[in-house]
Amino acid sequence: MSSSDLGEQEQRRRTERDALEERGIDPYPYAWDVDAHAAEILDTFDDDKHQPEDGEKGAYQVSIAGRITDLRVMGGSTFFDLRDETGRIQVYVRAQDLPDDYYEEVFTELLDIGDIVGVEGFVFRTGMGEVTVRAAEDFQLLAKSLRPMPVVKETDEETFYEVTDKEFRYRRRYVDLAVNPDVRAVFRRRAELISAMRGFLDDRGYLEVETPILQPVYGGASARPFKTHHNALDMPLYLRIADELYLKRLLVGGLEGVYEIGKDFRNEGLSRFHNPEFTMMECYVAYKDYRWMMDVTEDLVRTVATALHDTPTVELEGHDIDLGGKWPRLSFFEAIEDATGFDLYRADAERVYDVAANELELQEVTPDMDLGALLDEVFSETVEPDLIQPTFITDHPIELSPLAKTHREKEGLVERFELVVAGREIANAFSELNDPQDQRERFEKQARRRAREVDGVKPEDLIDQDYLRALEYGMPPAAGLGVGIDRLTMILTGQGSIRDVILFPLLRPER
RNA sequence: AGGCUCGUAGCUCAACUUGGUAGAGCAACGGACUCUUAAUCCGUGAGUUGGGGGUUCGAAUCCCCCCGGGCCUACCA
Repeated sequence: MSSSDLGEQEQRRRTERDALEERGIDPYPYAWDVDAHAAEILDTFDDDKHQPEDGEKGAYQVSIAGRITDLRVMGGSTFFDLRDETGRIQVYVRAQDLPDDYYEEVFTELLDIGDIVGVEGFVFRTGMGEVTVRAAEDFQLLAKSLRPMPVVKETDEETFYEVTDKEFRYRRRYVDLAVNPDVRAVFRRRAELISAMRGFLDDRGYLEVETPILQPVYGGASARPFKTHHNALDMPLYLRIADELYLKRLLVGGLEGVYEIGKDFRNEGLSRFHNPEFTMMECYVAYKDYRWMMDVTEDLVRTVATALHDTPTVELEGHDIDLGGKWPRLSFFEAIEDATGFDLYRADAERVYDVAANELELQEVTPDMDLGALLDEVFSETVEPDLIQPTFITDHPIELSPLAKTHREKEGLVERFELVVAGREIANAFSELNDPQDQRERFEKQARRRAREVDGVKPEDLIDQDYLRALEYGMPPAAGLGVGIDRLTMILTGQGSIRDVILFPLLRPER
């Protein structure tokens, strides 16, 4: 980019940078000793102990650093707002506090909103009542900003000129984070959520593990994968769509409780609930079943929600959602019957299609859909949207669940539950299928169907033979759980789009 | 992928319905001001109106195509 391509403000800031260098001032020095942050100073300042007498230095000395977000120059003195990770604090600079002609020739001439600076001095309360750091000891430029930073003005009640353009915010998340404090808060909470979840699992003695993201055969969910290639081995590889099959291999190996928090990748569309890479927690515990896992899930979600809010209740889209206590447990077919009046348990595909298309007038069903797909459609259209408070949906049809154990009592069903909150699936769990013969048959059935959907793929390529071999060595009975971290974060932070809980969501490239 | 909708100065927005020299606030620049805080006051500059084409004497405005975003639908969790 030649300088003539730059905007007026960008050119001027480059000129200022050159002028700083000519004066022997490094626009990008190496370090600054920070010993205090904005929030902590505002919190601990005590008028009785710290407020200086007229003409004296205060007793509360600090060294802070951050970005200049607003400047109020009044001749020989200036107030500016400095923002660090914890918040905003006002800084007061007087010409005589700085060496030689620094104030006149450098501070007012060569520094701008957006520059990162270090300030050392004392804390005092101004005549207007604001706790402020006076740069009495030292002031240094720490990084010159060459692009104009959006300036957000705010009072206690209102914010002005806030950067709202979604595209701008997602493409330049660094600017979004720099000027929108609420955005930082969301990602801080996301980190707290993951940390609370990890703590919960660690406390129970489960081992955190890492399994392959690059897999020769993908499995563990039904989704289209991203495909890549390893050069040295000259072999195709897939980015995992789930961790499940590797984590269960570890149960074969004798680990009795394992979990992984990591990215899965699904080559599907984008929406406010879907990003091609997303974060999943999966956990498997030997010798337990899905009923036990329901109790654990209640505990886990309540613990995480309470860690973020001090209360298990959150407000989302006008609903108060209570994540405390025990949650209703409703079987898949009961839920459909409650919502529609039709008992579809043991109904065949023809009957389900008839009810869906003619009685319920669902638009998306077609006669060629198989039983699983039809039931899934009926459920997600008639039941799911109305489940606002946390609800366990249990005992799904076997057609929808190739990795779950068949139900110990009810024919045609599996031991599975999904947790639904605010009309969305948040968690999915089963009594894990550990019968290698049953698993092989279900894989083969699924593979035949999937191979038809992808060009040039043979059914046998889609079957994870090594996983079946592992099961043949013997996997203990086990309960497994998967939780979508992004969606849980959306609920617990009140965000309406998955892009608002992912720092760098996938977008089309800029032209 | 389909439908709807949006794209104007560094940022937030107006002008579009009804075609007539593209405006405001903040930011920037020059000046005044040593307790201000959406600082204030005086002055100045800043735009390929996302890109291309068309209609018209004349297009930010009307039409078409393309690019990018948002929402909804579909695949999916």
